Amino acid sequence: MPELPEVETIRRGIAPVITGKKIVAIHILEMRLRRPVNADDFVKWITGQTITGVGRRSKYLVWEMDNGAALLIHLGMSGHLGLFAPDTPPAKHTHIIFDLEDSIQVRYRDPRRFGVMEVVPPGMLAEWPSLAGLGPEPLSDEFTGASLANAVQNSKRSIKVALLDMRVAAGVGNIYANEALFTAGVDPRRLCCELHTGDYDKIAAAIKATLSRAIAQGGTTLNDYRNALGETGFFQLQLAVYERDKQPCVQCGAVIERGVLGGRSSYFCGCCQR
DNA sequence: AAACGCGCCTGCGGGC
DNA sequence: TGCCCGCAGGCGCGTT
Repeated sequence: MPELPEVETIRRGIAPVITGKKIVAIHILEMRLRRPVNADDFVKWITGQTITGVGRRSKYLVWEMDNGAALLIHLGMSGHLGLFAPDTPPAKHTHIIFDLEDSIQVRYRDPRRFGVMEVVPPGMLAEWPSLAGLGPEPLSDEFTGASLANAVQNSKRSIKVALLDMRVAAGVGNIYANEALFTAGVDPRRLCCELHTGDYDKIAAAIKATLSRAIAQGGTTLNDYRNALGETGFFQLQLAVYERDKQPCVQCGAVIERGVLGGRSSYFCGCCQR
């Protein structure tokens, strides 16, 4: 479900509400996420702490605690994180509930359980394995056409597969890889090693522009994505290629094609993307 | 070592 | 109506 723009939208929704609030209790209803939830660590490091900030790294939300511990939340394919009144009944597949002071409740729901929820003890965030291997944030200044080229230009993978590698561009997922390559005018099947400097400049710029536009629209709601308040995003109305196979290209009218790269659906205009 | 593909889960929509 | 299949926003692991 959520790629960088959706996670960022959720972050912006919950941060002003939960920052400065104390975590009164945590209810773990289901421990079998992608990795088993460590309930002992929640009790030891998170319960009773005050949240001092909510950050994001790639598709991870990072809740910072006043004791220096952190909580990492990854929403996988179907994860939701939302604010609720405590007296409303939890939806099916609600796995973890945080009771904060002032009757604020944050609920984590994840039907497919591909998400991750893990506690980072104080002082260990910098070297934490889940984050250590991530590449540059695509919206940061260190992510450029030159840095992207440097990372992948010797690779024999297709550019689309490379963009989905979190070591290359942390937070780009299947929707935005497809959309950015359309904006850049680059065929997703092209191999990294056959692209030129100008292509990488266009791709990096297109990634930044696409992610920024999507954040401004509150993310993409294909089926069930909702922000922290339960509202949909609107970027699905601006998708040029994703899930638009057999439909006319918004730019040239040619038929959008679908293929499979790295086991993931890829959508492109064979006319606009070379 | 890079590159590929499979598996983890539940739910939904389409075809029969 | 209902069953079966393919597919879904992600990622880690094993194999080649």
